[in-house]
Amino acid sequence: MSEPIRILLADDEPLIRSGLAAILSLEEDLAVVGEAGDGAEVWTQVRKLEPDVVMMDVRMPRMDGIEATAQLVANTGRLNRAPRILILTTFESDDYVYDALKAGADGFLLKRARPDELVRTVRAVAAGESIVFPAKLRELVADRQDSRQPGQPDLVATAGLSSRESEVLQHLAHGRNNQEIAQQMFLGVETVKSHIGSILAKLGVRDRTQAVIAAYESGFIRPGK
Amino acid sequence: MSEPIRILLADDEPLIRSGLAAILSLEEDLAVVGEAGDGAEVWTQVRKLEPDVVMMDVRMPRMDGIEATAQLVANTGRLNRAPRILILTTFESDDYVYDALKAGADGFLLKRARPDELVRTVRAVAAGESIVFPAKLRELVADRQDSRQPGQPDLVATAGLSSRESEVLQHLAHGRNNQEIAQQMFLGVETVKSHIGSILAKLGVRDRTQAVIAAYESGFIRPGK
DNA sequence: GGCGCCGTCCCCCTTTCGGGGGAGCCCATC
DNA sequence: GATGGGCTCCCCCGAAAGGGGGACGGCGCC
Repeated sequence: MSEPIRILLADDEPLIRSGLAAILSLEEDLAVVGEAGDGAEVWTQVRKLEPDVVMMDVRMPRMDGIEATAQLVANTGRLNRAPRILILTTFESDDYVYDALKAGADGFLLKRARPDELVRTVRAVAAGESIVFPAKLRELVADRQDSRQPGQPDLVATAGLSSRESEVLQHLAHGRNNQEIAQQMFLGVETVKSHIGSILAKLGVRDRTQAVIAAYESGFIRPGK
Repeated sequence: MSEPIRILLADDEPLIRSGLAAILSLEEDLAVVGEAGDGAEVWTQVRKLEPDVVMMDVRMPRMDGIEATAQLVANTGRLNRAPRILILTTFESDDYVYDALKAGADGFLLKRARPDELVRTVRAVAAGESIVFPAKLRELVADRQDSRQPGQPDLVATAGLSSRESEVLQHLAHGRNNQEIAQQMFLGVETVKSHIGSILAKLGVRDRTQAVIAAYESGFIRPGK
């Protein structure tokens, strides 16, 4: 392994920063090189540290994560390398996913995500993958309503959802219950429950309703289809 | 010309229905496939017949055209194709128009319109055009976010929801369970359940997840807030 | 070959939901 | 003053959901 991935953490809550740092530092290939307490500090820190990944909360005093993202994107020309931007959200209170993506974020992450998910996402973003939804993929996802081709791999990497899982999520977003999903997918109810369990875990949510909300908020599905 | 445009008529006055049916049936490319005598019948008929266009009066017994529209929009996910909704009205009363658009109607028609106008409008709506107001206005209409004032009457007429009910729906849309809603609204869990029961009935949906979907699809809430 | 992930299905268990009643209070409209 | 709706709460009950565990074949990767 050559160089570790350099990470800048921005969150107004020191406890959160510490927690994230603790989790991230357990990985050899990840290094937290700096922290910022609000959005306004982000740019100065980025210019100084030139991190690979900036991980920041949407809600921060003085300048929120969206503005800070826009500011970063606007100023990438002044940097040697443009950092990748990962937005942290709690999703219940702040659903700025759309705006964040529009501003130029490369991915977003629920604060409740499991450590392994967190780490995986950071690596993926650093590697250039747009985890959550690059504008293009988002449309693809919205468009491929009837992708019932069994052979088709279905690239959706929403939040690390497998293809089967995102299929189930589609059904959830249509308001179907486990039995209906099972019938339509030709599966046992137990299997559906199993998939849903994985979905809930990966999305970091508690129940199917929250999963559907997450699907809407992330752009996985959109009103009016 | 391949398939005719399938039309469902909803009006409490049989004479009006017959009149409309007579006019519409003169056209080869239009077919009246069913009728409903009030708003409550609309959804069941739509589910059964899956028409291309639903033409309904604003004023109907049991459930008016606005509510019926909202119910339809709320449930489009359960259909193969979402029907287009055309509202019939006697006057150009602004508030109806406003409410109907908010509920998700696609066009308007005055009952005193000439037959050719009538037919033209049906074709246009079926073709996906938003006759009366462009789709954009619909989004503008949906712009009533901050209804956090307890005293505020809250204009939301989404589906005939009372103010308390739409409050609860807001909570649902945030992924909260009954207990959490009860705590935050200072109510007993039973009361919350009672409200939710009413919400489900009025929206014509089965469970909270479908209610949340309805909220998104009707514009009651929107991604990114 | 082993490891890990995926996909399928099974068990048991508790909690949550939602439907069915009903009741009392307030306030409007008729 | 009756009727109706909204809001509050109560009961019981069955169904659905979700967490926990485990099992097994397949596939890809090292």
